[in-house]
Order: sequence, then structure tokens, then C-alpha cells
Amino acid sequence: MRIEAPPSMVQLATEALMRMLLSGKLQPGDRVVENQLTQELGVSRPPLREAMRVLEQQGLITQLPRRGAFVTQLTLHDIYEIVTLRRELERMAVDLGVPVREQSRLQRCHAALDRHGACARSGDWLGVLEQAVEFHSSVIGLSGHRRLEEAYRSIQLQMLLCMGMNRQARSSDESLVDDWNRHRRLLEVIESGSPEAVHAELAGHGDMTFLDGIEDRVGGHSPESLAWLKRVREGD
Amino acid sequence: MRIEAPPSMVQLATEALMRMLLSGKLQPGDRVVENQLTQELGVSRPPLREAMRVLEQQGLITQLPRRGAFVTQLTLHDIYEIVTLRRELERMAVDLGVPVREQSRLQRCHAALDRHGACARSGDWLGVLEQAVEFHSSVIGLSGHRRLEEAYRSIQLQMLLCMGMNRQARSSDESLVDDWNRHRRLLEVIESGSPEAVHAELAGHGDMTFLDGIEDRVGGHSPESLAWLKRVREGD
DNA sequence: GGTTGGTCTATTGTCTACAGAAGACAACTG
DNA sequence: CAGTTGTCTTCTGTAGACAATAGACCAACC
Repeated sequence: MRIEAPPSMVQLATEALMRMLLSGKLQPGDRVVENQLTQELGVSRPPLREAMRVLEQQGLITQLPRRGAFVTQLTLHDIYEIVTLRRELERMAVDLGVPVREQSRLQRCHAALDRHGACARSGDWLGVLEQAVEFHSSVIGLSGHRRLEEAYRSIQLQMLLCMGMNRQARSSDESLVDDWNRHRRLLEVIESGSPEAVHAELAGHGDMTFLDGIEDRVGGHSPESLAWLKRVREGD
Repeated sequence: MRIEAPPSMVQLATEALMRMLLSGKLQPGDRVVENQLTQELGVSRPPLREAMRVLEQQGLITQLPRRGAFVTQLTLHDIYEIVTLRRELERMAVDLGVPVREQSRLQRCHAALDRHGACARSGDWLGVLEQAVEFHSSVIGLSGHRRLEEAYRSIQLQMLLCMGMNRQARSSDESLVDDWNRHRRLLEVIESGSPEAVHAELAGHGDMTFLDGIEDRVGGHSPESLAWLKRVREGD
């Protein structure tokens, strides 16, 4: 039996920061001061800085040299990039992963789905978010393509960062369970083995209501993003 | 006039490490000892560790907790992932970016191509590699999709890490110039404005000869990767 | 002779401390 | 009163030092 190494402070700090971002304790645009966090997390600055580098690479934090770190604030163009890239990665994953070959990968989906359901029923809002990320990652992971999965996970976290505050306000316990039901249905379609059916299910899966009036809430309107937004709305 | 901030040690260390990886001074599987590098680079450990975190996120370095860092050693499955994902990202970028709208983005391509040519003619092998990365990135950047470009760049570096030693041995000055000519042709096709033509040019663009006998040089044969390798070879 | 136990060294993980820059605020000058 | 300049504080960037662990090597025992 292999005993597991105690998690490093870098890892703990990364996870703690991630939770602060997903929970909305740190909001887009907020300044992140190192000394404040060292006190809050009980970690010294070097490991904290390493953790912040990781989150910077993931696009969740933006660092300005000599001027500090900020929670990334997405523009409309960023959202356009995220949504379009996510769709392509999903498409690729489904084509590679459906029908499912390895049963063990499916087990991972079911495990995440179960935990998701448990969190939803107990009203654990942050847990639902984390398990939803894990569920979607595991679905992408059906492709057996680790890089695809990691790219997807990164994109997904960026999107959640943007949706954070809205969701927190909007989500009631029922809608949490609704999310779970949608995910259950998706997994059933996947197990049916038809890539086309999964594509169809996914097309209606993404919650696009957060795009309502988005151009008034965020800046950075590029020609591409405005054209895309128009297309998305007409397509609906 | 805005004076630019002096580059941080983290940035310098990241770039230096990247060069050591691309030039083959650090080879896949090599152990990376922090104290050795601090002496070599003249940097203290904290910034070096941050740089290594960045490269770890990029997939170029693998860290084992309490056991040190190693230059990532790719398996056949990794190569399968890289090649397939790169192709999809390229496809997406071409569909978004061709025909070209923003002239400034094309200028970036031309600038990189020019530098690439200069390095090739002067036999600057490492410079050619760096400018080739920049050229391809700028081509993907024609899409105006930063996340797409960054994902592509990361994938590209991982692939170069793997090809490193072969290329260094094989590449003569002529083949450097040949590469440049291929890139020039690609840019001409792009400027012609036909996405289909670009797809066709790209299909024959990737140098797949490094796959010859690859399964004997690397480990990690997954069912997916073996099936893919078979398809690629039959397709040729 | 092989295996198990212990010690020892090299290397990582973490913390504290210091140097330097950026921004805020106040005082001074036109 | 507005603009500018100087100082002061806060924060980041970096260095060096200490603690703790993993692996190697050697010896003793079965």
C-alpha cells in the first residue's frame, strides 16, 4: 500500500484560491494582495506566489509586473473565445469518446454525477460547482485525451469565474437539482452510444441565458465577438 | 514616452529554461536540480521555482512532489494527443481567420517569417526554431482568438521538445531554408484568401517523418495511439 | 548470500528578511 | 485654486537560511 504524500502548501494554496474565486469571495477585478492572503491561508509568500503563477497560467488571475495581481476580468471578446473554443473541444471529445470503450472512464462520470447529486440535494452550492466541473471534465475524459480534458477544464473554470456572481444570486436549490437532472440525461445519451445524439444534447445543454444583456455588463467588444453574439441570438 | 519595466527574474528564468529545453541542453527525462540552475542562471531559488511552475503548466516539465523535477518525456499516446489536438486547433483557426480581415495581424506573420529567413540563412538553428514557433503562432493568431493561439503555442512547444534531438542532428542549413520556403508558401496561400487551400497546404505541411519508427523510441502505447499511428501511415 | 535496518547526504519545501518600486497624500509654488 | 513636487507608506521582487524528506550506501543479521 502506497501512503500518499502530504499535500504541498502550493497545492493547498492553489485549491484555496480556486475556491475563493469560484465562491465569489474574490470577484473579477479585485486586487489580490499577497500579504493579506498569507495571513488568511496561513502560508508564506513563496508558495503562495507559486500558486498564483499556476492560476495566472490558467487565466484566472492577471499579474501586472510590479503592480500586483488581479482577478481576471473577462471582456465580451474573452467570452466569445471561451464559448467557441469550448464548443470545438466538446465536439472533438465526443467524436473521439462516444461510443465509450473503457468502462472505467464511465465510472468516473457516474462518481462525479453522484457527488453532484448529493451536493445539489444538500444545497451545497460550491460543491455543486466543483462537481459539475469534474463531471464535465470526466465526460471530455471519455475521449482518453488528457490534453483535451485539461484545456477544457481550464476554459470551463474561466467561464465559471465570469458567471460566478450571477449564478450565486440566481441559483435556488431547485435549479441545482435541475442541473443535476440535465447532467443525468446527458450521461444517459452518452451511454446510448450515438455521437450525433450527444452533440444534439450538448447543443441545448450550455446555459446561454447568462449572455442576456452581457454586452452591458462587460467591456471589450471586438468585431468578432459582436458578430458572434448576434449569430448566437439569431440561432436561438 | 513609456519606459519599459526591467524584465523580472521569473521571466528571464522562464525564457532561459525554455532555450535550454529547445536547444536540447536539457533532454527529455533529465533531472532538473534547482540548485544547479540557480548557479547557472544566477537567480535565487524562489523565482526559479516560479519559472518551473510555469513550464510545468505548459507541460514541458514534470514535477514529482518531494522528488524533484524532470524534463517531460512524451509517450506515444502523448504524441497522438499533440498531433490530433494541433490539427483541430489549426482547422478552427483557419476557419476563423481566413480570409484575413486585420492587416496588422498579417504584418506579424510577415515579421516572423522575415526573422525566420534571416536566422535560416545565418544558420542560427535555435533562432529558426523560435521564429518558426512565432510564425505558426501568428498564423493561428490571424483568427483573433488569443486562447486558441496560446493553446496552439503550448502544444507546439511540447512537440518541439520531443523532436528536439532528432532535428538537431538532422537539420542541415539547406533544410532550414527549405522550412522557410514552406512557410513562405503557406503565407502566400493564406493571403490568397481561400480557407480550403490553406487546409490543403497545412495537411502536407506538418513534418511527419519524425514518426518513422517512433514506437520504438518512446513508450506509452495506448490503444488509441496505436490505432491512430496506423491510420496516419495508411493515409500517407 | 540476500534482506533488512540504520545512517548520511543531497535536494526539496518553507519561512523570514531585506531591497526597491509604485501609488497616495500632503505641502509648496505659480 | 490648480498643478507639481517631494516624501512616505505599502506592496512586490529577490535573496538567503533553515527544516524535513527521499534515496543511497553500508553494515549487521537471518
